[in-house]
Amino acid sequence: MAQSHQQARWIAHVDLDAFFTSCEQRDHPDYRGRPVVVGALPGHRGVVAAASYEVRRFGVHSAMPISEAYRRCPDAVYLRPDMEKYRRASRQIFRVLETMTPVVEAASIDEAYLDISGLDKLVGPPHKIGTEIRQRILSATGLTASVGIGPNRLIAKLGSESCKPDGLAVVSTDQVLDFLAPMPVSNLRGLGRQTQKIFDRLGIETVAQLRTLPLAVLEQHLGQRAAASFHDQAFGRASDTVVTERQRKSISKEHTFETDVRDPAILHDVLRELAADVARTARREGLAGTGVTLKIRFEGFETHTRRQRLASPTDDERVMLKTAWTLFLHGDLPHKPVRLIGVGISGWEDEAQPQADLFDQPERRRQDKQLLNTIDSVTERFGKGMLQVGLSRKTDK
DNA sequence: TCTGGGGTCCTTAATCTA
DNA sequence: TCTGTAGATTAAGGACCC
Repeated sequence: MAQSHQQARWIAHVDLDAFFTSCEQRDHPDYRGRPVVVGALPGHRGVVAAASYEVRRFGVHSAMPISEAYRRCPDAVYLRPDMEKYRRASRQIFRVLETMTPVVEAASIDEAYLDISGLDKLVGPPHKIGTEIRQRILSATGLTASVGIGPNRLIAKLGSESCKPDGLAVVSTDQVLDFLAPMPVSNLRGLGRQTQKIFDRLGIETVAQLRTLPLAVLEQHLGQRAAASFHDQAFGRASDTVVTERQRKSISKEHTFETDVRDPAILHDVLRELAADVARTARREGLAGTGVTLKIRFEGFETHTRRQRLASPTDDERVMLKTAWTLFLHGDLPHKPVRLIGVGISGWEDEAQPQADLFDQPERRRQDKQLLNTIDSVTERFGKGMLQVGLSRKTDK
């Protein structure tokens, strides 16, 4: 497809096809050729995490409420995600990619950017490199991937999207404008429901139409930053830098209840498990943060966050729990049934030292006692008769 | 229709600081 | 020293992505 492979940079975007459901179909031959949904189970709260190509024909797609998916395709196989399995497959895939070039950036569990500039001398022209990547992934994992190759990340990404599933697209610099022109603007990065409404009002459907709009007009409607981003994208201008090491900026865990919860003891128990989870991840990754965030969603999907800065960085679940619980009690939040609760940590400092031995055993007991007293005070928020379970909780996890 | 979980980045408003 | 202001920082919410 590409004639001129002499351009300065070639970026490849590798994207596995319907990754979660493909892993399941690979491991369960009886699921092959059948509609498969990975996500929440029908009858529970949740959404579709991944939809196989067979179930997409029924209009089922990721992020769709599971109740809606079930209405559209009751005969599909519904599975809970097996993240450990997907992570294993992902590690295999990245090992394969690193046999091609060391310049590999993980964009998600099933997506990567590769800087393949200069690889033509070793492997051949871009389409040869793309074919090689796809073959190596297939033989190592039994999974198919789509690969887009272009002069920058945007074109590579749109290329892989355009040839899914199981395809290869190469777009050279001189083909970029024609490649983009007929695309709906909704293909561009950073365009969600809200921005789509604005483009609808402006009567902008395709990238070619977007190009005719002066930047100043775009700025009026979208703000400077977003306007510049869409303007650049319309002309195919984007970053061509592949970053191999990316430091994560936060760790968080959250939980949505099957039915909304008023009982503070239940909320506190769940928060403790989430904090323990966050702390485990932080310790495993050697991170300690000074910002604890509580996330809470009430009935009606009303969502709030509250953040507290700590004097020193922590990776200790007890500090996280205590801080998050204090935010819950004193964060000026509505007194409504809770749909979701979550906790996160962020704000790493260079060479942050976790607090050591802050909670020796007597101190721990004092803290727990204090916590139970605090829970008592919650009765005022939620009314009496809600704390029967609260006071007999065990204090260790 | 009824909306998960784990992230990142941007905008806005309030607050701090020079 | 006081005051007004501009820029930096922070917190919260929102949009978006996979």
